[in-house]
Amino acid sequence: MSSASWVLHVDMDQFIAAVEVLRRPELAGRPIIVGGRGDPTERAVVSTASYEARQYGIGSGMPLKIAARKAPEDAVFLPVDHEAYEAASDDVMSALRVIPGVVLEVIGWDECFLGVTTDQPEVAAREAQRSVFDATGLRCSVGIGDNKVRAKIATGFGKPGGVFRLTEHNWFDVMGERSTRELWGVGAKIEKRLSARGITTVRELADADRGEMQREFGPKMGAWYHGLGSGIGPAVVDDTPWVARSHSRETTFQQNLTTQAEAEAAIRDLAEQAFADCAAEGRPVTRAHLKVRYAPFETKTIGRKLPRPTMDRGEFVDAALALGQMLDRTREVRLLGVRAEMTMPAAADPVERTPMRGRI
DNA sequence: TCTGGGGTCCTAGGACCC
DNA sequence: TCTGGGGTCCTAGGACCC
Repeated sequence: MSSASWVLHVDMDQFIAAVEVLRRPELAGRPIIVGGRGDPTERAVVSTASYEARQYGIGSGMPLKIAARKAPEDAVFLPVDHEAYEAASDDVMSALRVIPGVVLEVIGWDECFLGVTTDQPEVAAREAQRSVFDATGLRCSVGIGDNKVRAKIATGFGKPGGVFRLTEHNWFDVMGERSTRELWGVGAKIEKRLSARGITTVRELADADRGEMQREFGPKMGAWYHGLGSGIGPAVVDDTPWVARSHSRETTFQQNLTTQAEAEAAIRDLAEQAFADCAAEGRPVTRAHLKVRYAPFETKTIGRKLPRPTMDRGEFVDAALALGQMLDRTREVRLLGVRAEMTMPAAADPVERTPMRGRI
């Protein structure tokens, strides 16, 4: 019997909360909520809630103020510590990368795909879990699939600490009657547009007319969503190191900004940081973007400044400030962000892009 | 009830060229 | 004088992910 290729999706269980418990074992078993600066009276959201906290209805993306209302007395609120999570993430990826015969594609702090060739993918999955636990003391779940989409969705059924296999053989049994929203890449907006056309389940999406989907969502995305209904997606795990296309810095102000002078000071600050992030990579900056969120919580707006082949720091800050002139001065500002786009290294972009890339 | 920060990719529509 | 059809580039904005 010949071996087959499998995609494993490895996803850390309550990663950030677990890292915090590792360095403070006395917190084990308590509801832990990590987000912002750890002050639940501030404007910020939950990055991760421990399983104990989730029992109270607290979850990622929830405003800290709401979480504070739901949390029990013994709950712990902690600030986000990027460096600690990055270090833990490196340890996890290193532990997986040394498994013989695997190809590893990092897709986030706490997630990756593993390409393996075997007849017993469950054995490979357990080996990955053991490898990570032995090296870091952290637990993970593993989804097994015949492509990335199925592997990624499978992981959810394995949590916490388990393994689940999802392939073309059980796709419709497992997913057919579920909401399109459970598909990786279908958010609230797409779910609603599909539902307006009478498509609410995964099977209905699979059975939909491809041409109609393309007229609704465009040639590429229409075909992508239609295929998603059948669990179709890319199967190649690619270990080419990630090359960032841009870096940005943004801030939500605890008090809304009301004057142009305040906004300009903030933009200057953010622009210098974003430029420095690119400069640290030695990559030329080509374009500035400005993002603003007005109060009360209106949809984001992005301004852009024409690309120039290489902007120096001063030019970039000036470009960002020029975009700041476009702000509506009659409105209060609650968020500002500045993004710096970079040129790609000449040889860095041979990887075929898929709609999934960058949504991870 | 109050909604972060860091990213990527896709689409529509206008400008411009042949 | 009034007008085609196709291609490419660019920008703004939208959607999604963790």
